[in-house]
Parts: sequence; C-alpha cells; structure tokens
Amino acid sequence: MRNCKDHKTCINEALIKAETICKQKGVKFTKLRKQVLKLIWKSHSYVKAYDLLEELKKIDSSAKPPTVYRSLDFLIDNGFIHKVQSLNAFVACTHPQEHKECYFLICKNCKSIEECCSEKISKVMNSEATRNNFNTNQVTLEISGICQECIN
Amino acid sequence: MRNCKDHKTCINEALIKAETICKQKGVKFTKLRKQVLKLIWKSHSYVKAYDLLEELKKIDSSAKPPTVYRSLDFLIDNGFIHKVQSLNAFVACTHPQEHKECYFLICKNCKSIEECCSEKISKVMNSEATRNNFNTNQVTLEISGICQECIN
DNA sequence: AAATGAATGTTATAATATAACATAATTAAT
DNA sequence: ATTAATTATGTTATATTATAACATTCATTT
Ligand SMILES: [Zn+2]
Ligand SMILES: [Zn+2]
Ligand SMILES: [Zn+2]
Ligand SMILES: [Zn+2]
Repeated sequence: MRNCKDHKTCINEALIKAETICKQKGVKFTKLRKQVLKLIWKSHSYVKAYDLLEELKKIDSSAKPPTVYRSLDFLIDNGFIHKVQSLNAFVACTHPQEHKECYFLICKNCKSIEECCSEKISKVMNSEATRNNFNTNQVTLEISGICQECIN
Repeated sequence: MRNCKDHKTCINEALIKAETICKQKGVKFTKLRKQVLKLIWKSHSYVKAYDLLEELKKIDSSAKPPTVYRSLDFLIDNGFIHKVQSLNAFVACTHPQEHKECYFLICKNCKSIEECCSEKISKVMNSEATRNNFNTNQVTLEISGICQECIN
C-alpha cells in the first residue's frame, strides 16, 4: 500500500476484492459501505472516524456518526479494515481473508502504518497463551516508533 | 495481584514501592497521585477513568476530569500503571521498573487482566522490527480471550 | 401484495479526553 | 527572607470518540 505505484488501481482492486468476498459470504456490500471503504483506502495512512464523517458528508450531506460507525463495524467484522486501538483510528486491511494474527508498525513521524504478518510472532504468541492456559480470542499488537523511511 | 492473599498488604507494598521509586527519580508522589494509584490498586482488575473520578469525588468532591487524567498521565509516565488501549482503561503495574515489554491477558468473562513478561516475545518482536528496519518506541500487546479460571 | 428482516436515517446523548487559564504550593535564586 | 521560577492543582469549558433508541426505507421471501 505504502509503495504502490498507482494508488487508484490499488483502491479499485481492493474494492473489487471486497465485492467478491462479500458475494462469497452472502453479505451486502452496499453503496454506503463501499463508499466508506473507498474513503479509508484513499488514505495511505490511518483515518479517524470523524474525519471520515466529514469526507462522507461531501458525498451525502445527511451523513451522521452512526452512518460511519455502522459501516466501520461492518468493515471490521468482515475483515476489510482494522481498528488501531492505540490511535482510535481505522486502517484498510491489505490482505483480507488471508491472515489471522497481524501486527501494525506505526510511524510517529510520517503517520504511515504498515500491516505485517509473521508466523514467528503468531507461534510465540500461541505458545505464551498456552503457557498461561489462556484461550486467545483476539490479539492487538501495535508497534509505535520510527519507520525505515524516516530514520534515514 | 490476582492471587494475592491479602490485598491490603499488596496495595500498601505497591504504594511504598512507588514512593521509593519516586524518591529515587526525584519526582513528586503527591497526595493526589498516591490516592489515584491506591484507587487503581484497589481494583483487582482494570479501571475506567470516569469510575476513578467517581471514587475520587468521594474523597474530594471537587475532583474533575483533569484531576484524574493528570494523575493518570503521571502514573503512566513513571511506569506505575499502564493504559489498556483496547479497553480505554487503566491497570496497575505489577512490577514497575523491572520490565520493558510486557503484554496483557484480558479475560472477557471475568474481566481479570494479567500483566505478563516474556523474553521470547520481546526477542521475536525485536527481530521483526529489525527485519522491517523499524525503530520501535512503544509496544502495545493486548490479548483478549478467556482465562484459565474461566475455562474450567 | 404482504410480511419479514436488514440497512439506513435521525435525534439525542453517553463516554472519553484535553485546552486554556487561574490559583496554590514548592523549589531555586537573589 | 523575599522574589522569581517552576510545578502541581483547581476550574471552566469544550473537543473527541462512540452508542442508544426509535423511525423509515429497502430488499428478500412468502
Ligand atoms: Zn488485515
Ligand atoms: Zn515514517
Ligand atoms: Zn508493568
Ligand atoms: Zn476469567
């Protein structure tokens, strides 16, 4: 996402993929939900709910908080976006349906956010949970710092 | 903390420890800050800021949101408590000054929360960050699920 | 065509957190 | 000791994030 060459194509591919997944799952990818996902994808970074609401109002002036939050809920539930807990923000998922335990690298400098997967981390996390007799349901792993680009 | 035999002693030890650390660091462990830390410790679980405010009001009726949030900030900055990002809540640190990268096991059923450390996790996290040329500053790792006690 | 359920519209408000400025208490400098 | 500077707290107001509750519209099924 960060290094995409043509972000418009990138967005369109994501929307088509979402459409396909929704069809498979038998859930409705309504105009509103599509618009919200598109707005989130438009950002190369994370977005805040109320910023999203402002954007949405430009398209449909009657949009209100529940309009946004319901769509966000749908998109989260179906794996098209993630909530970034430490920022109260939302980010497009770069590989829906393909992963379970991902983590985020959040650059405090350029506000970029990268979604990463790692077998290693998943394994260690599982072994830790097992060691504690804990039945894991959801993992939140958010790493804040300075990204590659901003270090140099 | 969860399995302490005498929570009053447990709280007192934590407060004395905090006092000592503050002296060492040359920061002020004021009456207010101590009260707030005590209130957080009183809970065997996590606490919400506004619940804390209600408790504080019983001691000092003039307490207001900034009263609580400032104390929380101090306690977080000095490592006596942690913020649980996925719950917008706060939890006492069970081993201040002794750790860097901890994680939390949060039981959705009994609302217990356990702070755990793991060399393994720290190592894997460091290697992942290195692999991504990422300069880690802060790690948020919160695992939600069902705890040992609640599974049985 | 009617009934059902899902999605959206709408109003209101809850829950979480901070900005900005005033005052008090502590510490440092004169 | 007195003043100045710094830090902490008090106070008012408001920003930000999120949901409850109920009405209406839309899509799907009968
Ligand atoms: Zn994802
Ligand atoms: Zn960066
Ligand atoms: Zn801790
Ligand atoms: Zn439990």
